Amino acid sequence: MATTQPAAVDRPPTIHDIAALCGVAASTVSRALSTPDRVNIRTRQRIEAAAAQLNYIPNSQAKALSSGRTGAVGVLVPDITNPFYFDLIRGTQLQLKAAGYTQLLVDTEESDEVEASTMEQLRKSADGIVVAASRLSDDALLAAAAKMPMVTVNRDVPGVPAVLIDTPSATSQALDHLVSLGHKRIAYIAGPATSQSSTRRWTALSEAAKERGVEVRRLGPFAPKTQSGAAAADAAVHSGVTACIAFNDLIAIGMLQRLRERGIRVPQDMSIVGCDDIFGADFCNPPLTTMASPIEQAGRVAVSMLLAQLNPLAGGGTRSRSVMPTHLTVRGSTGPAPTPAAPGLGTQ
Amino acid sequence: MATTQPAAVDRPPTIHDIAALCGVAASTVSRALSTPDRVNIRTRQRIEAAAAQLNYIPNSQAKALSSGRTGAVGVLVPDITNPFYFDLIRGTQLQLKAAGYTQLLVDTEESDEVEASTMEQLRKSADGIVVAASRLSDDALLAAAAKMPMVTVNRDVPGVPAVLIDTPSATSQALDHLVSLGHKRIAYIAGPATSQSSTRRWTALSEAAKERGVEVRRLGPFAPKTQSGAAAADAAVHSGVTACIAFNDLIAIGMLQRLRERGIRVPQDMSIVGCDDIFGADFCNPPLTTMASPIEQAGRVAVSMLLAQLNPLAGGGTRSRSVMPTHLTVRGSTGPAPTPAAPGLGTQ
DNA sequence: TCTGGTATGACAACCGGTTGCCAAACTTTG
DNA sequence: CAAAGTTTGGCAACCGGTTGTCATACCAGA
Repeated sequence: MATTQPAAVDRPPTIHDIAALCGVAASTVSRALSTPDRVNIRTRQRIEAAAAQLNYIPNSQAKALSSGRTGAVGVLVPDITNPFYFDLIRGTQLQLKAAGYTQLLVDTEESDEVEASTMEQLRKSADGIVVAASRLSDDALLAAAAKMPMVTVNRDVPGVPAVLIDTPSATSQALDHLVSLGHKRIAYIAGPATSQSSTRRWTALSEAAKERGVEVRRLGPFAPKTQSGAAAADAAVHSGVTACIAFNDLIAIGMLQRLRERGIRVPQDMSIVGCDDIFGADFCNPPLTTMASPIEQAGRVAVSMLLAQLNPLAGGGTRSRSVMPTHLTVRGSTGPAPTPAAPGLGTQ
Repeated sequence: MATTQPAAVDRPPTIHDIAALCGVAASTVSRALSTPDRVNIRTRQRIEAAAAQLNYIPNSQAKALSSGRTGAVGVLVPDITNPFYFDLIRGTQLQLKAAGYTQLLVDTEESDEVEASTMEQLRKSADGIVVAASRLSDDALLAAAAKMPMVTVNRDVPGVPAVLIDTPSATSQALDHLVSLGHKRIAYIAGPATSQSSTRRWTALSEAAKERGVEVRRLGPFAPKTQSGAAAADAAVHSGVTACIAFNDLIAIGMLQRLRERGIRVPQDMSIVGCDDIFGADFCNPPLTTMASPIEQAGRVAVSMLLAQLNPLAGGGTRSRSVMPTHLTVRGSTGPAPTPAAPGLGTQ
């Protein structure tokens, strides 16, 4: 009769069961488990043994309620089915799990309203949030960040910690690549009007174009989906450019499909550059030249920054801004500019 | 001085704030909000007005603690980055949100241990779980289902409610398609050994093959990733078959890439059929013939079944099994069998 | 041996709701 | 008009932990 087996009731064990088993107070059990130094090592070991024996699992709800911390982090993405976010999500998930946090993933459906209401909701049930490609205004985002710890991804608002993917500089690399292939008339296929990264990229691109003395025009905006690629392709053909830099790979892949349908050869008649190097960019037809960056790592960094904000323990200042490098991955969708006499472009 | 503004403290409002504002007890507020019939309509309206004025949001942690229900549902997938799950996740997310539930998405990393520990963890923080393509044994799954409401996807265990995707019948359609194209020697590229759907599909396929008098051999197992496609392609070529039915599109796409590298033409030298019709299947090179099914709908159905289980209110018996239809989508990766004299296959 | 300091563990309040029970108030009925 | 029934709302316990406060016990130093 060494152990006073509490009849193994169906209900999962609580600290009170452990306390009863060890003959100590529940608070002592709580301390033994969360503030080990605060308790005699022998008592602690007894408690730990009892906890193991009962297969004790702390109730996160109760812990959250009393301590104020939920152990959960919200991750908001505009569209779960966009492959770009897969790697990001995987990165956040890995890093969160490693730190013992739970990930609350929400698809905000590209809607600022859903995004705002989700944040309000999460304010109680999460310790912080990672917001990818927010559709909110700067002010709204700043206000939300004041209410709960937040890290944005691909959204630069002063005062809000952010992980930025350096697509503007990659865009310049893409331009150089196209220029070196002889392209003179180039289009930027813009993303959603509310996308800040599209705007930033266009700014960088038009400046770089000016320096290099080539003409870059902006087409769009287009929704970041493959379906939008058809309209983008038609617009590009109509505008008489010989190369396009697309907002993202989804649009670029959609363009490839449309151009193929129309009998316009890529890259002979038209070169296409995508962005993000998503799943599929390497096996579409032709394989897509695109701007790649370590997205999974971006997710991990975002979480690290958030957790540093949540647990401002030792260590120096919290980074409030992190820029992920980007590079151009050249594949089959870009090639030499067609010679002026070349047939095929529907322009006059 | 109509309202006694409680100085708008920083802390978010609780039912006690509302109670004070209305001059009633906290319990009355609780009832007014959750059991409206239990409270006088005038009182209720006053409370509702006060709640709106204070912008009250109930604390889900506290609610969960006292009521025992968390309002959250766990969704377990083996690999978030597998595009197959995107649509599933989106389906569950939509249906859950519509019902006012929160989705807890977890990537179990194709590991039965992670899966089991996640379930244990979720037992406290979720009301139920949806488990896609479980890697657990039947017994373990059954035991877990006894402890918390569960619906599986693509996993058939007696006693556990499930949404099944009818790939076995689609596999027969695929076989018919290949047979009608003249293929006689066909390979099934198997998925992970622990995948029940791979096993079920193989069973259906070998039976159908017997009926039709064609030879189908099994190759594998292979991990469900594009990288595995190379080995699968090599094995298929070596085995001398003229057509392959792959466990899923990831493997199939990987095979397409490898065959291209090796100069083996698809579909002239080898036909390939995938499964799932994932993102990318339509734009790979050549576009993939594949078995398609309404995955998003599968996610919705799974959630509906789970919620019916959680709230066994009115309405007839809870469905415990739902089969999603599947059909073959023919694209460019399948074609007539090569004539016996045709060159190209590295077999003797 | 007495005093001050530290280690240890118990008590109880608290987090923000839910819910069983009961009493007051109101309504209906004989 | 009184008795019985029905609303309505308050009290308090409870969910499962956390944490501030305090008493006891143990230790070393004087």
